[in-house]
Amino acid sequence: MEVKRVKPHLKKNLWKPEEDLILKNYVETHGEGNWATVSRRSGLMRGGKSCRLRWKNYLRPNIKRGEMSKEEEDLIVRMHKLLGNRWSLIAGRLPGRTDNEVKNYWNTHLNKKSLIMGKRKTTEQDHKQREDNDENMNREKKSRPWCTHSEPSGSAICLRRTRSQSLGLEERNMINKDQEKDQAECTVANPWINIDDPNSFNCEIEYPMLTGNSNNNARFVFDDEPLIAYLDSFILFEAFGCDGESVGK
DNA sequence: AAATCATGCAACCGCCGAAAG
DNA sequence: GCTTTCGGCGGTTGCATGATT
Repeated sequence: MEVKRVKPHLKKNLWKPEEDLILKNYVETHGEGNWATVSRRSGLMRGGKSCRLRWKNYLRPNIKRGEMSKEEEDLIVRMHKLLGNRWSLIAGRLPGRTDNEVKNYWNTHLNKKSLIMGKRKTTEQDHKQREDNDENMNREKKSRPWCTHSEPSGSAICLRRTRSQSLGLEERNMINKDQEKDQAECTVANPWINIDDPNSFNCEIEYPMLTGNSNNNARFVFDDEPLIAYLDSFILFEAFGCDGESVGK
């Protein structure tokens, strides 16, 4: 006889104080993790994900609530310029703040602010520049299909990463050839940092020490403000790992 | 005082990668 | 090697609340 597993009807919407209390007590006695079990055993009619989110964003000890300080705001702006929408990474630099909070703060306060500050009439030249950028990006995509492009046109920072690991032989060869060509074209001012064209704010920074493997270089391409990219680039070690074996997400 | 609009934020959704079976 | 489950992430939605008309 077939036994059907019936999915319990899961609750949605805002958490009630009594639900918070149940979850808090459960996690404090059994520990974090295993969220699917938490939702079943605690008696909460919530999904595991919902429990995890509630704990992480609201109930966890040492959560800092209330207004962001000027220092926190500055850090968010700088980190966002450097990393883009990597909210969990940015939040990791702000003790007590959650990724959700940072994301919300950016979307409601800072994003608005930057739009106002950057507001000016779009000129013909801007349109031309944007078209050129799009064209270059498309060309780049065709010539380096292994690159991951996450940059929307006009974003403050563009971050690409090449990684030959887990790729086919043909792709690996393509990368090696391409990197050789790139390196031949670069003026190397410093073994770690190649600045292609400081006037146009394009710079490439390579981190061979991330992997210790020439086939597995992580390359970051910044299309804005090389100085900030340089000063803050150390954060990338955190962002992409530096265990000498693998480059994380 | 009531209706409408704007804003902030908590929570949900869908996707992805890793681990387990 | 395939499938399933779980955790984590960023994007998005929708509700509550305050401001404005």
